[in-house]
Amino acid sequence: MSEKVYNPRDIEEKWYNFWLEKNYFRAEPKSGKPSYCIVIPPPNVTGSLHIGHALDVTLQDIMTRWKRMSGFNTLWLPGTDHAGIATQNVVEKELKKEGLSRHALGREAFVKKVWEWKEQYGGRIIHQLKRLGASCDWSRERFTLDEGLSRAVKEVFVRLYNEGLIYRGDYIINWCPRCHTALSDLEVEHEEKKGKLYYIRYGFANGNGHVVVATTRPETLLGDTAVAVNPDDERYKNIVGKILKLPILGREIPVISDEFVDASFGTGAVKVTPAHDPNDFEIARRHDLPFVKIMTGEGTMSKEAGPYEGQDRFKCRENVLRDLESAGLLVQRKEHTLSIGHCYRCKTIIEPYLSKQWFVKIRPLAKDAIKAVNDGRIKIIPPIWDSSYFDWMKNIKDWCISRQIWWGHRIPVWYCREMQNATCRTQNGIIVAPDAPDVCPHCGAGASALIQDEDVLDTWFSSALWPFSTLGWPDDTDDLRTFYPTSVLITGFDILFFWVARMIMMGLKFRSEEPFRHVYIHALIRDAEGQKMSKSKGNVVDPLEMTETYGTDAFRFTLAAFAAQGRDIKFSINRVDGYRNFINKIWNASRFILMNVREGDVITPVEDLRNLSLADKWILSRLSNVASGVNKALEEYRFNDAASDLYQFTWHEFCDWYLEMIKPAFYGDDDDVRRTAVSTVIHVFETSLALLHPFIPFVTEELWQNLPVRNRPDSLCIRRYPSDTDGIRDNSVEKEMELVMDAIVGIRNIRGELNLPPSLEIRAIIKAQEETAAVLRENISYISKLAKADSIEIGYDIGNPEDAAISVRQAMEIFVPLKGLFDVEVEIRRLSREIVKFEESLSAVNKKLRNREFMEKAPREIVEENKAKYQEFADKIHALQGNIEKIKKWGDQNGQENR
RNA sequence: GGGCGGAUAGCUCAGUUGGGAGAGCGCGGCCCUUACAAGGCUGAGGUCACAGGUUCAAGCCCUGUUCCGCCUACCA
Repeated sequence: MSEKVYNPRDIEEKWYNFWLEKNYFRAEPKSGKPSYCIVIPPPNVTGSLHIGHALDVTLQDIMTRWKRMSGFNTLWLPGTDHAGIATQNVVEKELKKEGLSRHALGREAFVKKVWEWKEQYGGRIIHQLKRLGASCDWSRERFTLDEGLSRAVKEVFVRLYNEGLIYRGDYIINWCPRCHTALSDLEVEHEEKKGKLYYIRYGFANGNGHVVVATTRPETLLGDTAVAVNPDDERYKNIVGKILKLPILGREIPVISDEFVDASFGTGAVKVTPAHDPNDFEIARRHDLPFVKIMTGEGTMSKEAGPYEGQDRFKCRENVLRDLESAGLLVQRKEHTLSIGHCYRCKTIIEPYLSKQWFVKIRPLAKDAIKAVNDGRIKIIPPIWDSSYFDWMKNIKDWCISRQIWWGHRIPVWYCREMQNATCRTQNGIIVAPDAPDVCPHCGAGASALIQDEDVLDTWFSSALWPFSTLGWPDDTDDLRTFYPTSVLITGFDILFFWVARMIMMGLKFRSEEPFRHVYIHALIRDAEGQKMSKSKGNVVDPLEMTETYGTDAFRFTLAAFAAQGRDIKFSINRVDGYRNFINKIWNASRFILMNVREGDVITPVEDLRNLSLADKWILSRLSNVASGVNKALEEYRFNDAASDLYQFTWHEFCDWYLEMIKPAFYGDDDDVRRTAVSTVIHVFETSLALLHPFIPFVTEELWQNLPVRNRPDSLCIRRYPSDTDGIRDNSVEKEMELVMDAIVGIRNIRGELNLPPSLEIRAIIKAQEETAAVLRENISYISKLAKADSIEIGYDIGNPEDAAISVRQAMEIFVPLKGLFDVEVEIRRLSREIVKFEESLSAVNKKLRNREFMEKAPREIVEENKAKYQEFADKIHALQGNIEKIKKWGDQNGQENR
């Protein structure tokens, strides 16, 4: 006999290997079956699995397993992302430990080193996905730097360039002085901080008077090339065109007027630093001002900063302030909140920085992407995210795609140093081609004159192609034809813009078809206090630790149960605890069933069974209902509803009621009855395991394999997914069963309330209308067994004893005679409380019925319903009061006091 | 500055076209009943944030307020 407690450890590994050996996760490139495809959001190759991945992967696996079982040709395509900056940072850190740097190593050797690192550690996250039970087609695993995907990247770059959608130019970009690279706008995280607004006096060159400007970044005055005021600002009208002397450096700069300036902010005069601020950059272009770069790529001050050269940018700020102060030019410091950009990889404060970069002209691409969602060709679920998506798409700005790092897709651009003719010169010597050219296509200069661009592409540029590059594009492959567009993309909202939006743009552009039909956006997982999980806060929940402690199935079920749409998830360990118990419950249900199957028992298909008991028919009906509910919930991505339906059904209906109800059949003498129960319970349990399998694959496979069922596939993961036809839905059976259950609960109620131990045999008298009474009489053995009542009387015209506790139910009144076994006073108090409750309900209903408008305007069935309720409550109150009178009388006669 | 979401039992949260408020955990009571004490049975506990409005009827629809959270932005 198996253990009393489920032990996941060996079982999980055993079945995962079994599934892999049998190739169940392998998709067919061509198939008569309908296709179902999910591409995984590729985790960073440097990363290790965090709880967000675990949720993501669990939901994808549920969908994939469900569709696979439902007869689809299913592909869940896994892979990893090369994560340019993050990975390079990791390897650089390693080098530092050895006292090396990437520059010391040189580009080629460094990149080789990263590949080595990737080969050695990059598999970790993939391994972790397997631990979670992910049913990915591992034969199709991809990496964004694979040869094929790199070809896709080059192809896309070249085509976009040729269409004029990629350009190169000098602009202000977000620069991370620590990672030493440009970043896109999205890669900057803004944080509100309390800072200061400094008011600084700029004197006129002629020595007469001054202008005060306000700034949050005083050190940038070293790069000022003008002061701007609003053209309509009366205060400053007469100084436009005059020359100021820059504090400290003494350079002369003009006062200009520009619409951009907000007269109501600060002093209404703004210093203009074209090389270090995006707005100032625009102003400078309008007014043809010079650009002075006062900083280096390391975030230290350049030669242009004069006496501050070589200082760190923040140190320089202090020094500039001190010098202004001592020169009497610092007029005021004012509290001011401002938002500061930080690098999303290393949290360093971003520097707006003028440099030459590559950009994607994005608006033409965004236009189609907006349309695709507008037209419903792509459905975002939950639709609450539509507005964010549209908002971002409509205000989108060009995408800076060049990165000054070494790990990534090298930009497929070469520069001709010779530029031997006019054509070459008008092209600025730029050659864009998928592969290194032998000669300059413009002027014919030799290969030695051609130098490849040093930069690599934004990692998200390659991820944007993921849904088709992984399927073989730019080649026209079977996979591409079979699985593109993919079915659904499942991911968190944090990469909606980074990734989802860009995949839509690229998919539409290069495949002329949306990359996926649905986008399911799940919530972010926070800790139990609602804080974002982060290593620095130390509040991370490690998914692998969860699987170790509770088993993968329990953990997965928890995640699914938490995955309600549209709200953040506060993760609490004790929920996992609860679902671990659930898994254990299923385990023990299986033990119970198997221990009651006898050698030689033939499992008969349900449809061939005669003489099904009420309990059998009921559980089959419930099974049918739950199967239908789960399918519907999954269809709509309501994972939590599916999970809670299954939980409720399995534990409370199947285990608590059904298994208890068939015990008499199991232990009784009638073998026909016993075998009918055995066949039914196995059918229902087998079907339940199938329903549960996408959520908790390991334990279900284990238990399923142990069931004595013939003529079935080799694995639960390829069994047909149950539908409502697996049971026999019968509403009248469910109604009858409800009556029986209500009778049992009523008697248990009395037991519980009066603290009567189970060992005490009791008698019950049930008063009900004949229709109900007939049902109860027919099923009296269930009531007797489950309520532990050795004798039960059922009827309408039966006298109820004076010494009885009462439970008033929907369709019956139950009396339990208790000569002297209860405290009259306690029972009267209990009944009085009940009466109060019913009286409240009664008066609420009564209020409606006495309202003429309600009677006239409410739908007829609602009115009837309320009339019936009124009667019901009134009857209940009457019965309860009647019983109070009776036990009072009994108490008086028997010397028990009541006050 | 703009936008979005949340406020329901002690805790974490469901509540799908507006008709008698639910679950899990926790808590109280009774039970080691031969599948399971990671269990069984049973119970207590809620002016659904606040103020208005629409409606015969509001947790649900509308308006405003307060408090949280998030996204986004060229306020120097």
